[in-house]
Formats: sequence, C-alpha cells, structure tokens
Amino acid sequence: MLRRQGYRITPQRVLVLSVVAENGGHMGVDEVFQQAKEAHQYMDLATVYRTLRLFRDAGVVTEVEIGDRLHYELTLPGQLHHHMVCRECMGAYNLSPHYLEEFRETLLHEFGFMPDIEHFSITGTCSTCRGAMGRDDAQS
Amino acid sequence: MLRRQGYRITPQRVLVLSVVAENGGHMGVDEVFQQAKEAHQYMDLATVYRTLRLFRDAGVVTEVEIGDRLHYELTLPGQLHHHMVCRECMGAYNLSPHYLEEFRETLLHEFGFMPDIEHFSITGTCSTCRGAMGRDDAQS
DNA sequence: TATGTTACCGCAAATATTTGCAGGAACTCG
DNA sequence: CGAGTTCCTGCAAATATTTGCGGTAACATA
Repeated sequence: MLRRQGYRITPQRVLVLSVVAENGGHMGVDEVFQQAKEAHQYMDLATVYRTLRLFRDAGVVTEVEIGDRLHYELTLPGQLHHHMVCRECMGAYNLSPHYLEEFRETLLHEFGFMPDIEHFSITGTCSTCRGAMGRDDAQS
Repeated sequence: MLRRQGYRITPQRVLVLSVVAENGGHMGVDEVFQQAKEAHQYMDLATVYRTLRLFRDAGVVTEVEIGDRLHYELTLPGQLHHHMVCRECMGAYNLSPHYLEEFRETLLHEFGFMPDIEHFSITGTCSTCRGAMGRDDAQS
C-alpha cells in the first residue's frame, strides 16, 4: 500500500506500523516510540513523528485527538469509525459512520464542503461523566 | 464574567481580551502576543498562553484548530457557530449550529454523549479547493 | 548482482508550548 | 486607606514537536 504510493519500505516504518497494529487501541507518540525502541535500539523520536504523519497522509493510520495529545490507530478499511472523546475522563468511544452520513450529505450539498471523514472526532461529555456531574448541564 | 468565576482582573487579561475582541477573526497565539506586546511592553508569551487557556475554560473565547495551530475568537453568546476548516487552503468557514442540531440530538439519545458544541470543528475540503483539484475525489 | 539516484534516518538545533518559582499586584476585610 | 492573603506574572528551564543536514540504505535498471 505504501509502495504503491511511491514510499519506501524501511525497517523503521515496518516497526512503527507493527507497533500500532499490535496495540489495537489508541497510542500516543511516545508510547509508540518506547515500544519501537525496544526492538530497534537506534529508533529516533523524530522518525516516529515523521513516520506517523506519513502513515496518516497515506491513510494507513488514523490520528485522533484525545485531550490535547494525538493518538494513532490502524485504519481498517472495512471498519471506518469516528470518535467521541470525553473531555472529563478522556475516554474515546467509537461511532459508526452511519450517524454522520446525513450530516455529511448536507454539508456537501449546501456548501460544497467535503468533510474529512477519517479525521473526524467529537469532543463532549460521556454519559458516565454526565451522571457523575449530577447531569446539571455539562456544557454552556 | 471573569470576576464572577473568581478570577482576578489584571491589565494583561484585559489586554489579551481586547486584542482578541478587536480582531474579530481567528487569531493565532503569536499574533495575539505580538499585538499585546505593542501595548504593554513586558507582556510575556507564557502569559498569553495561560490567559487564552483561562479564557477558553471560562467560556470567554473559543478555540479553533486550524491546520495544526490553535486559533482563538471571542465567544459571542448569541452567535454560536461551528467551523469547517479546509485542509488544502486552511480557510475556516463558519457553520450555523442549526446544521448540527439533529446530529447532536442523536448522540445524546443513543449514547448519552453530550457533544461539546463550542469546540466543534470539522476538517475537510472546501468547494474552491475541490474545484482546483479537479474534483476527483478529495477524500476517497 | 552491481551501480546510480534519491528518499530516509539519526543527530542536533530550532521552534512551539508548558511548568516551577519568587516577587509583585489584585482583591478582601477591617 | 492599610495590611494580609493568595493569585498572577515574568523569567528561565523543561518538555513537546518540527526541521536542516549529511551519510546511508532502498529501490530501479541493467
């Protein structure tokens, strides 16, 4: 997939990719770096940053903003989903694209604006935290 | 408004607020800093960061992610709007909350998730850039 | 497999953002 | 208006992220 887009396959890239793949969940940059370093001692942090950005642009991984950190996860073509990120507990919940279809259509027709579905994430307050807060207005 | 939340009113805060207010549009951190510094020579960059975050938490300004930089604008209670940010030209377009109402209702009912409307921004490709790209699929 | 081209990598420096600290200013209460 | 309390600021150092550069490895071609 990378090769098809003209990128080279290097041990570092394979390594970063496998780290992200193995840890299914959302991984921060430094987590990826730590794990990658264990396998390949000379792995550089800058390389991890560059590689993750490359992967994102190539569509191989998805970048999700959680709190104020960026997390990465493998992009599985058949399983696109968006994210609802709770600002209280920093939990990330998956959201099926289905819920956004209509909204997406509207933006496209009304404004000619094509939302970048892959990068979509929504900040808010999850039900658990709303409960804990007494539900008295999580936002206003 | 700030005082009511227990924050102190300082010249720096007044200054940062007036800079953001005067430049209606979206301002980056360093733009705010530059303009603030002209009026108050000893203004510190760290103070601008801290003040903007404080204002955001207090609901006085709204933070919008454009490209990979954060921009700020005054929160006008009667004029809430969201943002569509074009990943090609980095342009930011306003979007009336009306378009999100339904979506918001759905999330709330289905998942008990209360989206954080103030901070909502959508990445994508605007009509101009889609035109320039030959419209051949801005996002597969 | 040998050779040339050029993208990648590691390193170090640059830039962006956050944090610790001590002095000073804003607010409170007489 | 004066004194006390605590928050806020400026400075500098810490942390996070990006970028420039020269050597090296990946890929293409034969």
